[in-house]
Parts: sequence; structure tokens; C-alpha cells
Amino acid sequence: MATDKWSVDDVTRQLGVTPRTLHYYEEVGLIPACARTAGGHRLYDQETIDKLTHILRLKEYLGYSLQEIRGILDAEDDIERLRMSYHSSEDQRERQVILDECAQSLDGIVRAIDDKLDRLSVMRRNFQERLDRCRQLQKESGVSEQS
Amino acid sequence: MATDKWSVDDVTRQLGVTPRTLHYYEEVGLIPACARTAGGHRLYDQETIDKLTHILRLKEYLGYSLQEIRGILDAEDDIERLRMSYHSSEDQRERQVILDECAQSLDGIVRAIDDKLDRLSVMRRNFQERLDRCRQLQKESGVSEQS
DNA sequence: ATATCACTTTACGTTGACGTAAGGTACACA
DNA sequence: TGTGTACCTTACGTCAACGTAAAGTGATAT
Repeated sequence: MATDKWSVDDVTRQLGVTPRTLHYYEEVGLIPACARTAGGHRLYDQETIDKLTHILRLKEYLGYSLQEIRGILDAEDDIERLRMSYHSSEDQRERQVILDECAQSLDGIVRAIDDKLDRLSVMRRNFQERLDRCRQLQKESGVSEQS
Repeated sequence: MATDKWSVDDVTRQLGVTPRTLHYYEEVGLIPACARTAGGHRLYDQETIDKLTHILRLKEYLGYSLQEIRGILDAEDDIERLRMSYHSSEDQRERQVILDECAQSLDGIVRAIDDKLDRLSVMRRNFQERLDRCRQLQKESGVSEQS
């Protein structure tokens, strides 16, 4: 039950982003408004830091825009809420609808990643061939220099 | 020896970009200034279309900026020139230097793609697990509705 | 020949994702 | 209790990669 809190400086060091980025993500609603000290300084909890890590990966590795990321996060939050309220199940129909939406969203993401993996593999082969030809030229060039 | 030429409209339809994009890429030197009709309308040849295809893939699939892409294209052009002038070999030292640079550049790209592939795979697994859990909830929810 | 596109150049506008500066307050430490 | 950072809000600035509008010319089909 440590419920540790970290300052802006801590977070920026840990994640390699600027304070402005943290403020901006909060401003556009990507992360929730975090706790504050008596004087108004921000205090980030572990959950938010995890979320930020997730966001940065989606951005850097998958190339999603912040808008798209918000869509993904929303879908994930929906699932989490459903999972929490599993036994309260007020409206089963709505549960089903939300679950369908989430499954579709997640399935879309997985498919998109698969596509990306395929295309990346093709490009990898392509560049590897170029590199091989380049190395071949290097060898030939080296041989001709020996004479 | 057809040396066919295509209009702006042809190219934009084929590649799914706007005329402005073609103009812009020419403006910043990503593609060479193409041939024109007597009246000044652009005529693109196959080579330029191939280059554009390559550029768009680098942009979309690898997420490179136009600046980075120009660097890659330059390296590729260097290799091509070396390949063409193989037997004229004026300055062997310079050949070696250029070849080294190209090999390093290409190697860097391949490594970057490998990194990307790894990270993408990790994220794929991650989202797949989320999807599986979602599907599990769907099943459970469906079962409870049957009662 | 003429109407209708397609295309040209020039140049200002836009959007996302922050950068940066200003002016003031909070925190931590000696 | 001072003092040097760290942080706050507000707000204008920036940069890439185009979008878009204007005003005019070229291509083409009837």
C-alpha cells in the first residue's frame, strides 16, 4: 500500500519526455488530471505512469496519433469497467454491445499489427538484399585494390 | 521501349495521393523534376512512379520523415552510381568510403526494422491477450444470458 | 470551335504535437 | 530563513507535410 507519488521531474527522467508533453497529454485528456501537492505541484501515481508508458509505445512503435491512441485507451477502459462490474451486470444487452465493440476494436488492432509486420518483413528482405549487394561490391572493390 | 508517360491524374489515382503531394515532393527534391508536355503539364515516367511507391512505403510502413527518406534515397543513389561506374573506378579510396557509408546506412535501416519487428511482436502478443480475455468475457456473458 | 476538364504557379492557411518565454508560486535544503 | 531550483499557468511560436484558393493556360471531346 505504498501508493507512491512522483514529481514531474521524476516522470520526465524515467520516460524521457518533457514536462510540456505531460501537460499536453493531460490537457487533451489522454491521462487523467493527477493529484497535487498543497501548493499545486503535480504528483503522478504508478497507474498513470503505466498508462503513459503504454501511450508512448503506441506512439513510437505503432505510429498511432494521439487521437487514435485515445480510441484504444477508451476501448481498454471499457473492458476494464466491464471486468470490474462483472457480477453487478445491470444491463446484459449493453454489456454485450460494449464487449462486441471492444472485441472488434482489439481485433482491428491485432490485424493492423499483423499487416504492419508483413509489410515490414517484405521491406526488411528488400533492404537486406540491397545490403548484400553493397557488401558484394565492397569485396570486389577490395580485391581489385589488392592487385 | 515504350517509355510511357503518365499524367498527374493517372499517378494520383494509382498511388492514392493528391497532386499537391507530387508537387511538394518535387519541390523539396525527393523526386526529380519530370518531363513536361509542350504546354507545361507534367509527365511522369515509370522510374519516378517506382520511386514514389518506394517513398510512400518508407513513409507509411516505416514511419520515416521525408528528410530521413531523402537520406535513404541518397544512399541508394550512391550505390547505383557506384554500380554503374564499376569499371571506370577512378578513385578507389573514394569508392571504398562511399561503399562503407552505404553499407552502414543500409545496415542501420535493417537493424531499425528488426527492432521494430521485435517491438511490434511484443505489442501483438499483448493485444492478443487482451482480445482473448475480452472473448472470454463475451462467452461468460453469453452463458449467463442463457439461464 | 467551344465547352469542359485537367493542369499550372503563387501563396497563404491548417493541423498535430509539442516548444518556449514570461511572470509568478512552491519546495528543499543549508 | 533565505536561496536556488522545480513547478505552475497562460499564451504565443514552430515545424513538417501538406490543404486550399485564385487566376490563368493546356488538353480534349463533341
